[in-house]
Amino acid sequence: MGAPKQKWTAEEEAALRAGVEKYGPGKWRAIQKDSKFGPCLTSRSNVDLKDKWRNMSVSANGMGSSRERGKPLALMPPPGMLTLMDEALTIDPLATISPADGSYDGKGDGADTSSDRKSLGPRYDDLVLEAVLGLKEPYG
Amino acid sequence: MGAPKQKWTAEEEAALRAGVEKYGPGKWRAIQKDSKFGPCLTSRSNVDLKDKWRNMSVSANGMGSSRERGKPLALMPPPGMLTLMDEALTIDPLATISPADGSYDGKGDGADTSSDRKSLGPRYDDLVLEAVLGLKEPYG
DNA sequence: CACTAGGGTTAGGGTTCT
DNA sequence: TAGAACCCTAACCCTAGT
Repeated sequence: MGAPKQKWTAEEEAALRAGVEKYGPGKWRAIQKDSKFGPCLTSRSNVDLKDKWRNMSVSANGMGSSRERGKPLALMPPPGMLTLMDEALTIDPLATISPADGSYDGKGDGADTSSDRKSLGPRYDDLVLEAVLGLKEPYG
Repeated sequence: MGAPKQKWTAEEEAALRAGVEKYGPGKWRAIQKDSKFGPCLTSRSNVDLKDKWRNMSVSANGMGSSRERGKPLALMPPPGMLTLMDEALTIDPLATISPADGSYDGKGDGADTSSDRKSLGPRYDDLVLEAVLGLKEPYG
């Protein structure tokens, strides 16, 4: 009816992340009422925030147990982890997100790893978005 | 291994239609649990019901305008567009039924009920099947 | 009663098989 | 190529517990 299905935008996700970083997870109502990112989430209920955070956490976690179809899927915005990074402007859709771990290997002289699947779901840098939106403050 | 692709039988389709007429589209779980046609669908999950209904809707629809962004006609998609029968029996899956439960409040947009397209749909009569199976009651 | 946590259900895109 | 059956999962709902 009213909303066939409201997909979350990158701005909303960024706002949610910023809110969680500021108030901590579980403070959905507070996040929603925050004067800064609240306006970004006017069309979302506190329950929606909770659900979205859950989904984000899940996708950031386990994967690769479906089929033999091992999908790279190397990039994705970890919800709670990783905070500020400096060189967030040069993101490599497939090779980044190595906060302090930097355990990305993906370097085989092999050369037969050329099967680049079409990137379903354009995951561009959310950190940049957060910065642009001014959702994230340099200071605590 | 898992599932050898279980094709839908006419009984199952009829049961699904009956269920949609009673509860309205989107109430897959309720349809599946219904004491009347539920037993016909024991080997189908609620998701299966949904998928099947979608397939039926698509084939019954033919083609849509490519200009449509949203899709207002998501509701009440006549599954078996029967056109060969008498007008007396013309059933509008969701428009003319009297909900026995009265739980279905969907609004049939009723595009145009005057378009009597005598198309070439050799769709055999499903209503007969429904009646035979006793899935459909004459009156609510 | 309001909020949150968590399980359950639906909607829609994608994949596989025919 | 197209269509049917099935899979994956984000988005949404329901409700017990606090």
